[in-house]
Amino acid sequence: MDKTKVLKAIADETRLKMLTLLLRHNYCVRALANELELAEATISQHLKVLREAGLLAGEKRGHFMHYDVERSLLHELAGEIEALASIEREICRPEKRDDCPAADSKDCKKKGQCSDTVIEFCHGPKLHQDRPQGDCNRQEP
Amino acid sequence: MDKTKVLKAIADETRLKMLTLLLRHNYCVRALANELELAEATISQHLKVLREAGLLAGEKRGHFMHYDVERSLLHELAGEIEALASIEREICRPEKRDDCPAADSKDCKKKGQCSDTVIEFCHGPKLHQDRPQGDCNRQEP
DNA sequence: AGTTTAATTAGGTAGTTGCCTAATTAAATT
DNA sequence: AATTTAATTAGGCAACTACCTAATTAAACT
Repeated sequence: MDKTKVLKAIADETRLKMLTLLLRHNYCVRALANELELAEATISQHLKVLREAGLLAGEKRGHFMHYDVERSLLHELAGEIEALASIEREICRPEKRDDCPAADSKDCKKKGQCSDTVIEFCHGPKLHQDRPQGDCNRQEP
Repeated sequence: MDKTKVLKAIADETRLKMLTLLLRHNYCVRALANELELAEATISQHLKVLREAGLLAGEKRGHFMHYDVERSLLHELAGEIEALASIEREICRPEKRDDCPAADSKDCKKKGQCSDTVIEFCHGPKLHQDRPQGDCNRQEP
């Protein structure tokens, strides 16, 4: 699943309305256009966005297109957002990371204690003149 | 919660990365800019989008801004998408809707049986000449 | 009070999006 | 075979977005 693509697809008022309509009933393009007061071509383009995100499976039956919403993808997306929300805060432990120039977490505690190298590691290189003075804010409060 | 606003906010690769970084640690703007190889101003603007969607609570501590991710809003969003996915298909019962011109669901079953009025109700008015011939596709297969 | 500096805002540009009308395609009926 | 018609694609336009550099703001340290 292309998470960003799916999110972009539903991050639009019109497409969200279309989805909720299609979850309840079949609609032909003209019925959707009528319901949402938009041109048929506009609806067709929105359907394309939803289809290419994997949210709709289309099938032609008789004269009309019948679109089915891929509920499973929506469930999957909900799961991914839930997983994101469940990411836990990590305590910064310089001694556990060999790429951190601080010897241990004590080097990271109070303002003024950080060496220039540690500060540059935590805050990135200053663009202009010299290093900033300040505490490393990558750690827990 | 402004659902569309929150979705738009996270429907962006860069902002999604920023969120995952901020869920684990505090970062100052320059550290984020450094990590994501973007200008500080760009990061600041992305932070604004996330903040205005309600996803970040910012607080100035010493020299640096400390942003906290509103995990509760992410949970809420996941719930809303889950709810969307759980919308059930409804069977079209014209006799239950006084705005539907079909007498009962039999009027809606087979191709050719729909009157012009019912077709117009289901598919919307045809833009040009006359009515289409065809089955109503607003009902269950 | 003056200086430093993290963060934001202003201003500008290229690329994208959402809408329209008009033209085209493809399938079903006559 | 010719016609009808649902849906899509093409082309065009205004509004928005993501990025940049430069200017500004506001807070903290001399």
